Amino acid sequence: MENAKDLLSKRKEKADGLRADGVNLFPNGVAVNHTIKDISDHLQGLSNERQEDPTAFTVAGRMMAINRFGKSAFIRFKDRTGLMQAYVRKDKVGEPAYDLFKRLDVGDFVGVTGTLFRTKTGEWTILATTIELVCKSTRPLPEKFHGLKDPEKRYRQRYIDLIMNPDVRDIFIKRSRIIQAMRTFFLSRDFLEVETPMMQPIPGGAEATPFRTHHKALDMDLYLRIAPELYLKRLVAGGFERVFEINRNFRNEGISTQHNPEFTMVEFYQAYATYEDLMDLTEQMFSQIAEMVTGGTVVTYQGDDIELGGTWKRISLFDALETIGGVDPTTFADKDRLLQFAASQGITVTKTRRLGKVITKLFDVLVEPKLIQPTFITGYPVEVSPLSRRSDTHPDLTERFELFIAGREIANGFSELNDPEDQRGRFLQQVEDRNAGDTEAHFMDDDYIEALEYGMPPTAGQGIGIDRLVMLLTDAPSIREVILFPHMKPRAQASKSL
RNA sequence: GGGCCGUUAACUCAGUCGGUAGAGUAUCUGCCUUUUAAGCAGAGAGUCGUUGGUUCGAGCCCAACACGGCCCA
Repeated sequence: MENAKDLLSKRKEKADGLRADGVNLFPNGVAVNHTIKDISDHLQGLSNERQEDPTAFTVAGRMMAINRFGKSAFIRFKDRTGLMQAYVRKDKVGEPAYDLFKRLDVGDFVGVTGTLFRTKTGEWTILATTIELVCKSTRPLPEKFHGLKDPEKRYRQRYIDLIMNPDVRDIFIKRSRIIQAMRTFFLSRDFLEVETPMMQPIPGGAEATPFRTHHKALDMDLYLRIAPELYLKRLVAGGFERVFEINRNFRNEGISTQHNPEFTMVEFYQAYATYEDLMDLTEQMFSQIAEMVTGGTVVTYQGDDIELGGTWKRISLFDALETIGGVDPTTFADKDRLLQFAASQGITVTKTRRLGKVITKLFDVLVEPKLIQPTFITGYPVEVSPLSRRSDTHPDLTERFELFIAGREIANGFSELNDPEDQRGRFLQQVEDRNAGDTEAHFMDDDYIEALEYGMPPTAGQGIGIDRLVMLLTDAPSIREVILFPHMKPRAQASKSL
C-alpha cells in the first residue's frame, strides 16, 4: 500500500488481518480422517474409465502451490504420505469460506474435505466442499521451481530443505529404514539391543581424540565416548552372549565429506564366533539390508555399480599392498627401505611412529581408493590392533578385518582379545605411545582388564559406520547429506532479527 | 592447517572495459470457474557477506576477516 514493505512484513500483516477478523490462525484438534495415500490407494481400485468418485475424504497438508482464477483455484498440498491436488470453487465451498481461502498463502496448512474427480488432463483431484486454515505460515517458502539449493541454508535450516526437496526427504526415510532393517537382522539372530554410557571416565575402544566434559556433582571430568566397545565386551563377560548397540560416537577431529564430529555406529559382539564368521554375517547383512531398502543387491554409488550380494573378496593387508597397491614385497623385509618408500609416498615418518602404522598408512594411500567392490582386508599387525586377538599361526598379526566399499572403510571387525595379560601388555604399549606424543593412543583401562580376568568367552565383534552405509545406499556424496543436522559454525550476527 | 571456488531481492541466478543494480519465480493491484513452472496488464522490492584500501567514481580491482562448498594434510 503505502511504502515498500518486504515480503515478511507483508505476510505478517496479512496474518494479523486474518486474526483481527476473528480467524484462528493456529487451531487445535483438527479432524484429519485420511492421508493422501489413503486416497491414492482408493483410486487404485477404480477402473480407468471412471471420471469421478463420490467417496468423501478429509485430509490436511501444507499448500505448495496455488493457481488462482478469480472464483476458483487449484491448490497442491502435501502431507507425510504424498502430494495431492484440490480444486476449490466459490460455488462449492460457499462465499465466506472462499473469501477466507483467498487470503491464504503458499506454505499455509489447510484441511480439505471433498469428493474426487478427474481434470481435463486426467489428474485425480479433490473437489473441495470445505476448506479451512489449519496453520498459518508467516514466512515465504523458497521459489517452487528451483527450490532451495544453497547448501549452507539447506543444512542450517534443514526443515526448509525437507519441505522443498523430496529427494532429501527420501534419503532420511531410507536412513530410518536401513537402521530398522539392521535392527531386524540382529534381533532375528537373537542379539540383545543395549545402551552403554555415552559419557565415559576413560574413553576407549578406538584411536581418536575425545571431547571432554565435566560432571559438577561428582566433580569429575568425563569424555564423550569415541566407541562403546569396552562396555559391550563387559556385557559379553556378563553373560549377554550376543549384543548390539546402534548409537552415536563423538570424535574431536576435522569435518569433511566423510567425517562429522558425531556419527552413528552399530557395534555388535557374538560369543563363540570368529572374525571369519563375522565376514560371512556381514555379507548376509548387507545384501539383506540392500534388498529391503532398495529392492536389489546392486547399488550405484557416484557412477560405480557395486554388487553387495554373494561373497566378497578377502585379501590380506600385505597381499593387497603388493597386488593392488603395486608395492614390491621385498620392501617390507627391510625396515629402512620401508620407511624410505613410505616417505616417498608422502607419508610422515617419525622416529616414534610404529611400523604397523606406517604400513596401514601406505595402505590408505595406495590401496583403499581402489577398493570399489566390497573387499575384506585381513591380517592387520598387532601393534595397530590393540584389542584384537592374535593369529594362532602368525602371532604378530591379528584375526581382524576391515571392510572397504567404494574406496572407503565401512566396517572393522575382529576376534576379540580375551587374554587379560596380553591385553594389559597391549594397553601398556599404547600408554607408552601416548607418553611419546600420540594423543590418539588408547588409555589403560584396569577395570576392563579385570572384567577379562573374570573371563570373557571367545568372541568376535564388529563396528559398522551407519552414516557411510547410508551414503552408499542413497548415493550421497557427502556425510552431511545423510545427517539431518550436520555441525556448522554459528553465523556471526547474520541472523538479522527479521 | 593449506589450495581453489562461492557469498548480489524471499528463492534461483545474470551483471561486459570500474561509471550509481537486472531477470525469472515469489509478493502486491486488476481481470480470469479445469490449472500443471497457468495466462494477461500494471506495481513495489537491494547494507551487492563484513571491514578497510586504491580510484573523481567499486557489485567489479587489492587486503584482511566471516561463513559455506570442493580438494589436500
